[in-house]
Amino acid sequence: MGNQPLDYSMFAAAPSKSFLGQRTMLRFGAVSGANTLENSIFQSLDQEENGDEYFDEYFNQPEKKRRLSVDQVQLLERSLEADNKLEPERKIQLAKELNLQPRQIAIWFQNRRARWKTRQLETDYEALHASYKSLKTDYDNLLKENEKLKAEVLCLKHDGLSRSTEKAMQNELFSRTISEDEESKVSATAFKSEEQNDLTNVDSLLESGESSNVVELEQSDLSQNGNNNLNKELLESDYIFPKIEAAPCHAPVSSFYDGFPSLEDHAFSFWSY
DNA sequence: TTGTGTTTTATTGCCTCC
DNA sequence: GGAGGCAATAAAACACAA
Repeated sequence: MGNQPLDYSMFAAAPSKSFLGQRTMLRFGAVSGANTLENSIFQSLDQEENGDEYFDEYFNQPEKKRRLSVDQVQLLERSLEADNKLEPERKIQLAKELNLQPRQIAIWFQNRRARWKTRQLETDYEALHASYKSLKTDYDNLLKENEKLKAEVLCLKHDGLSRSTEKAMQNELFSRTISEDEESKVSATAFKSEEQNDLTNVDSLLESGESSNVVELEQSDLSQNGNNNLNKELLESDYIFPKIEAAPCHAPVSSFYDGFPSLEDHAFSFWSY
């Protein structure tokens, strides 16, 4: 943990309605890593302040886990917010103030830090998930837009070729007529030259008498033209919009929902320390 | 009242630091 | 090696629906 006091207010304890007492089942002798200094101080304090009756009461009463009182928790909360690191002196002080064992103070701090960490993880996860959902929505919209534009391009391409075919057919009909009419021949040539920009390929085919090749021209226009091929490749490739996969991370598919890993699945990879 | 899920308190074992 | 922190876990206390 850093030196900065952490914001523990986000999960301030909901005080329990009923408080059963101030003593807990903490076992003096069997405490793991029992601090002899702490216990000796506390026990001497305890004997001095409460007398032998109370001291005996501790050991005679059945071991029962007791929740801390609202006031005790509030004081501990305040202390934690001020500084999440618990120095031995402060621990002794708090223990004396709250009529608890120093060990209990330490345990409370430890548990509270663990809870804070868990909830922080949940908060971070929620934020990350929200961000992911927003990005995915944007991406999906862009994908749809891209599909729409692709369809539009194909449509326009098709319309353009249809118009060319129509004109070519008109020309064919026209040239058949003028072959019978010498006078009209001049006009036909003029008409052709007018349309030459659009129909260069079609005209050359018609003039050479290969009108049936118009359809083939359409196809070759699509499949053989270098620029068209390039555009087609670009549109059909993932170059512009790489395809998104359902699972962005390497984790079992079953453990995912809406393409985002669950908190449980990735808790360890999020918190590696 | 009781079964069940959640929260809180406490223990254990391991690790790091001095 | 002792002290303290943390993760995992147990177990009591508590909340709440049926």
